[in-house]
Amino acid sequence: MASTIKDVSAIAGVSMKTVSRVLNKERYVSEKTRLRVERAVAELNFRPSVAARILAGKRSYQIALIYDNHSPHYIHQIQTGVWARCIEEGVRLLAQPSDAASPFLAREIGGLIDQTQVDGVILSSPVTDAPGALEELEQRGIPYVRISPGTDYDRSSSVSMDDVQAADDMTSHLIALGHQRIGFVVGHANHTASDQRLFGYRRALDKAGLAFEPKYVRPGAFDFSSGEAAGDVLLDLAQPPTAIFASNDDMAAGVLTVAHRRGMSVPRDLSVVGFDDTALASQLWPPLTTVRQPTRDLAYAAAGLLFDAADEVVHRRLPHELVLRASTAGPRKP
Amino acid sequence: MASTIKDVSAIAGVSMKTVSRVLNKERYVSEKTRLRVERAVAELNFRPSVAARILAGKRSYQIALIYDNHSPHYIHQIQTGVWARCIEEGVRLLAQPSDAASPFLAREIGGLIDQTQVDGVILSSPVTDAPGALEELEQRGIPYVRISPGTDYDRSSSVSMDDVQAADDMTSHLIALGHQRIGFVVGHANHTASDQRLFGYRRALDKAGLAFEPKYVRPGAFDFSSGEAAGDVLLDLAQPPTAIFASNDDMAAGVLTVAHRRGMSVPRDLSVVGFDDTALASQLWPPLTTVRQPTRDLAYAAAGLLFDAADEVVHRRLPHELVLRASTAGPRKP
DNA sequence: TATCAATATGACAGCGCTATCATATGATGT
DNA sequence: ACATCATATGATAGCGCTGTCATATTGATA
Repeated sequence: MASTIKDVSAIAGVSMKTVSRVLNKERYVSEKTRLRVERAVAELNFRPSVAARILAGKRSYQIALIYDNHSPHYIHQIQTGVWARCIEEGVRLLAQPSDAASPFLAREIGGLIDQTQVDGVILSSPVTDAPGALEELEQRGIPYVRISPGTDYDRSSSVSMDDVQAADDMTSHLIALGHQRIGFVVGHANHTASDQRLFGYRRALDKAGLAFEPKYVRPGAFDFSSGEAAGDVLLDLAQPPTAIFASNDDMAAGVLTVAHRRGMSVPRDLSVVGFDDTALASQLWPPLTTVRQPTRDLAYAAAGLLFDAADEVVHRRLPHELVLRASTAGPRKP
Repeated sequence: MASTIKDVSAIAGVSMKTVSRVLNKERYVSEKTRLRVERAVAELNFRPSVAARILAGKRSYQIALIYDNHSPHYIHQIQTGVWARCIEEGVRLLAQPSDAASPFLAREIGGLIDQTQVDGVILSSPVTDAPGALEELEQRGIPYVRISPGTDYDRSSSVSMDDVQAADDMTSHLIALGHQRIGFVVGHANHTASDQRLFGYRRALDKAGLAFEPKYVRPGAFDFSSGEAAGDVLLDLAQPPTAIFASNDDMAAGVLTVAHRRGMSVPRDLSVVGFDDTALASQLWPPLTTVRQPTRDLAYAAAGLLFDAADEVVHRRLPHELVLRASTAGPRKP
């Protein structure tokens, strides 16, 4: 059987409350007693029961991470980042997959909180914008931080990157290479980032004085096969684009596959770029020029904001980076 | 404030204990009272506090999943599978990354159990074989199930696939295509599966009467760059292999990249195969012939074994499958 | 009708902590 | 010397449940 705070207090020769004080780093414990207690804790290899702490106290030493994303790589980055910060803080992490589009989402989040009494919640996109979710958290007074929220920007603290600027940068890079006809594959309609990236693409075209042509923009869903489909349509055009910008790497991989299948050489016949810089990007052939999204760092920063828990709303914006690899070049001279 | 069992009992006009009986589906509750209680629960949207349940009872309604793997895709599959089974059971899942090679692993697992009082643990490879981990669990009498264990096969219930047979099948397939010089990239030394896949490769060669040539076997670490390194060495040989079997898809992607970089055409000049059938496999060019490892199903089955919790040791073996795509063909006629 | 087991329900202690309040000790100032 | 305050420690209640045991109610059997 695991030892309890009572065992520790007996060995250290102090009251339970004093042990509790040491565990929680409260004030008013003499150096001498603290050492005695710490020795006893070490001797018994004592770990306070989370359950008892939750029940008796106000804190639960647990936070929840709620996500809904179909990219394992993205989820992994998010989990790893939050995790790292939790370790530093000595807090447990409950990772909670969910369905942002579910009508029961708010209820599920409520249940999670009632059941586990988490101290705070981190929401990653697109759960950040799910109707009802934020209300549920606010109603319960649970602090929360959003990663890459798309709506109600001032409603809570958040961390994000500048999707508009990033897409603008990438598009401008293609234009600088000499491309005039640039295809664009939009992301999943659920994600606000999709709109923002599209907007950045348009802004770059505008700035360069290039006309925006709707036929060069195709819908996608952030997955490989929607990239393939979009690529096929774009390359079937009478005047096909000389470069295609997919809103994430998975879709860019789909475009790449379509190009290969048609016997086109990338980047000689077509430049292809993605977004995210997932592991995939560097494992494709040719390695993909893409935007590095600092996912792990965003997650780490989000957890940081949650723990700092200032009552004020704070936004942290992390820098992106263009990663230039071998999938881009100037357009072929006709 | 969330409602408590007391509120429910007041509304239903019964004792707390009776509510508790309904929640836990205990015997000896009349149909009539059960309905009354259930209505009250629904009305208040009541969720029992996990903390209080743990403290008062023997169960915690939580299990832990402990993993250490550098493939996000693999982790994701494992998490998703276990998760799905937990939902069915109404049990919370604590996902716990760890370091299988850490000398503190056992201590960390012990801490996790003392703190959270999980009802059971699922270990995924390679934590399944980490020294000390199993002792820690057994000492505390916590039921556990291992996913793809490599050692002490009869020590606990487990789920696994037949790595030896799968590697044998894949190698035999290459041989059947006409390949005689088949390179092999071994997996990470930590993972027992690495040895087993190598063994399957040798067994297939033996059966076909082909000599095992150590120079065709290169070490790897399950990651892209080790695949690249191995590929380079193999293709630099005076008599390079006509096919390369990498122990997982990431390394196969590395080999593919090396081939592309050298201007080789796959599968015309070189056949490449992987193992796992991750998303990557179908997103590469050419799409990768590989072994489909039923990761998600393994995880789901593991959780099932844990909940069925028969005291006897049970092993479940799930079938693999050869996925034939475009990265394989017969060797080029010289 | 008396007896007994099966069924149905409740009273109450206690799980392992933390919060609150009370109390003890020493240092400081007048 | 005494009041005052910061510091240090303990006694005790109670968080929201479940386990144990006692008790009430039913139906079947002798």
